[in-house]
Amino acid sequence: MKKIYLKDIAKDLNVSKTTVSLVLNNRGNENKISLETQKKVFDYVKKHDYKPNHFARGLSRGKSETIGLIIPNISDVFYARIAGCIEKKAKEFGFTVVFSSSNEDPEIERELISSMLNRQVDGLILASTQQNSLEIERLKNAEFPFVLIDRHYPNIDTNFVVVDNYGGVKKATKHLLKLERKKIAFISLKSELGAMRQRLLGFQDALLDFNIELNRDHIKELSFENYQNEMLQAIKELVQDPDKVDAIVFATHYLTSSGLRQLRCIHIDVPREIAIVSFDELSAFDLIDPAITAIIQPVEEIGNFAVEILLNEIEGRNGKVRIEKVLETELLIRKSCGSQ
Amino acid sequence: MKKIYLKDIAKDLNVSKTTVSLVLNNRGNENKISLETQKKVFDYVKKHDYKPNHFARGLSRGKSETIGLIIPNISDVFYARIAGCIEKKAKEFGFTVVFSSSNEDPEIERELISSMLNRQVDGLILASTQQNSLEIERLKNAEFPFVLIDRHYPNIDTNFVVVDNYGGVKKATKHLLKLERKKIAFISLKSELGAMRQRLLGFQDALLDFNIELNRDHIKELSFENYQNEMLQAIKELVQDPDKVDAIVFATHYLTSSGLRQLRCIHIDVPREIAIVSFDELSAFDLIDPAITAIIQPVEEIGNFAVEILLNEIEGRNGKVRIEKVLETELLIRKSCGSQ
DNA sequence: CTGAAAGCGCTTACAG
DNA sequence: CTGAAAGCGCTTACAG
Repeated sequence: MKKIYLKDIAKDLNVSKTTVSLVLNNRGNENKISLETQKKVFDYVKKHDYKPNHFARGLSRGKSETIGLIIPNISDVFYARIAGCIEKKAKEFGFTVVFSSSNEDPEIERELISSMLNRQVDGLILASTQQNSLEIERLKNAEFPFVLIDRHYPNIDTNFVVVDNYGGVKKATKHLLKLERKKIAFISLKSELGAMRQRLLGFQDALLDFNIELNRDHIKELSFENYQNEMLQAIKELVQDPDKVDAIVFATHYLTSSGLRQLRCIHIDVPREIAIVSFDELSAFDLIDPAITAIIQPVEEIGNFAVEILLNEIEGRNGKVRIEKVLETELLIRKSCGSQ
Repeated sequence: MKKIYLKDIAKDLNVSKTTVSLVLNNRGNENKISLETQKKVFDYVKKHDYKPNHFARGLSRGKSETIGLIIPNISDVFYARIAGCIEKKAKEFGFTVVFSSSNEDPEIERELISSMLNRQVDGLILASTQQNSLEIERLKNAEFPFVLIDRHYPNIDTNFVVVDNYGGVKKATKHLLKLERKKIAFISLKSELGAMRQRLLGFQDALLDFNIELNRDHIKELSFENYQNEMLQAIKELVQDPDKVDAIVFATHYLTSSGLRQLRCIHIDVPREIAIVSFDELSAFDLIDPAITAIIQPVEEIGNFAVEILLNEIEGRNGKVRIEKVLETELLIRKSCGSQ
């Protein structure tokens, strides 16, 4: 496994490094290098499994065929699936992806952006904490290629691929309303994330559309760090409320799981006493009794669009146009809302 | 966001690039650079948010503070969780991780290894397809730091962190046997993966220990690509078998989900008619009715050990010693096996 | 304590 | 068609 370098190839083949390099970068024809020489080079490279040193290449070209992916947390199934799609799609175009998790921490996110730039990634895909406007503005001003996914900055004009959170929850809430559930609660996270705001809005507007007055006590916002513990309290309050709720919309898949656990604990019959809907899916939701009605996000589309837009941007094919995608969710109706 | 380089700092501070570089690499004291100068440099760097060009640094040092992670599939929760742990642990030590998925394809895996080496990763963590002995031998002979996780090569002496697959399934099977289930089936993948072989062995030996004769028809090995469709057939056969089974051990979490779906389809009562155990956990397994008894893998430990061992190896702290970790699984008993 | 200079392994104008 | 040479932005012996 002796390392082999460009100069070795050149020497062995009696040509210059330039020639070898040109050939390997598929600029042989353009430089009128004889097909014979080209073949020699390619054969040699294949035989000895030569790969140019990535650092040297990157250093001299200022490019890396790498895209950076920054997400809140790779362990979360949702982001893991997106990462998988992005990786797959990127690979199709010969790009590698390096990922890092920000843990929803804006400080870490800033670090990561800077470190990725530093690693000379050609572009960035970012599921941002939404608390780094300055950085985003900078990237934009520097005309650095990037696309936001899952969360965007409404006040900054950028490429993004998000989901219609508002519409998704609205649709789901209306589904409940049509099933005669009138006292619907909404359990979400204490968070300024646009997605969370939008989901709440969707919830509220659905009620409005049905002329149902919003009961503030029926909106529970738990802390991200401690939602497991706060869930019990929240559920209890909802159940004991004089204006007893008959349905709950959960704003994320893990809130759904957690909430359902608590409902079970206190022996609430789902969906008879309380119907539930989950924003986002978990792979065993269909196996739970009752199977969970869920708002499904188009994970693959998010990943694929993000890569496509980014690569176009990198190659300058988007021009000055920003690409904004708002993808529709799908309401997958199962059993957890009961029926009429 | 104008780019700033070492030479800019040197010029602005009226020192040489050497000095700046030395200071930034924390070799200031060792080189007796005045604290004053050091402070100047650090302040400047902080203020201008300078980061050395990663490629240049890597090229001249031949190191990258990066570890490569190759796994079958980042979208699989199990590997996503491991990736999360590895990332977190690596970060503690100032290492970045770049990951890629092999899709269980040895060819792709080979590509990835080679491309990672090329990217000058300082070490590799590998959940291998187990079909690349040659590559592994090479890495070993080249004394390149790496550790295998989840799957290892029994015939090659390497660092590894795996789980006691044999023991895990044996324990689970015995649990069923003690609950008087005598006709136990095993549904696994058609695969040469050591982990799968070990799980099967564990199953067989548990039966042996209870003097129960193995019924070959009760072992179903589905193809990885098409298990969803083959599952229905397999389940039907098991149910219709004259020697009707009363329990099933599933070799992976997705087989469990898939199998349970089919059992439901044909209205089998779990656990009354058929008890089930899952190798590996899914986050909603406790919410399913009956909650699924599962063999739990110590995900965090796998990730943490892998990083620790690798970093020690990178810094040459392991000496010539191979570190082999076989971690115990835990049988999490829930409802899906019924009770006496 | 500090600086000039070589070197890491590529790519790429430029000259022939 | 091909080669010598500069340059990418660092690190690091070496000399002072």
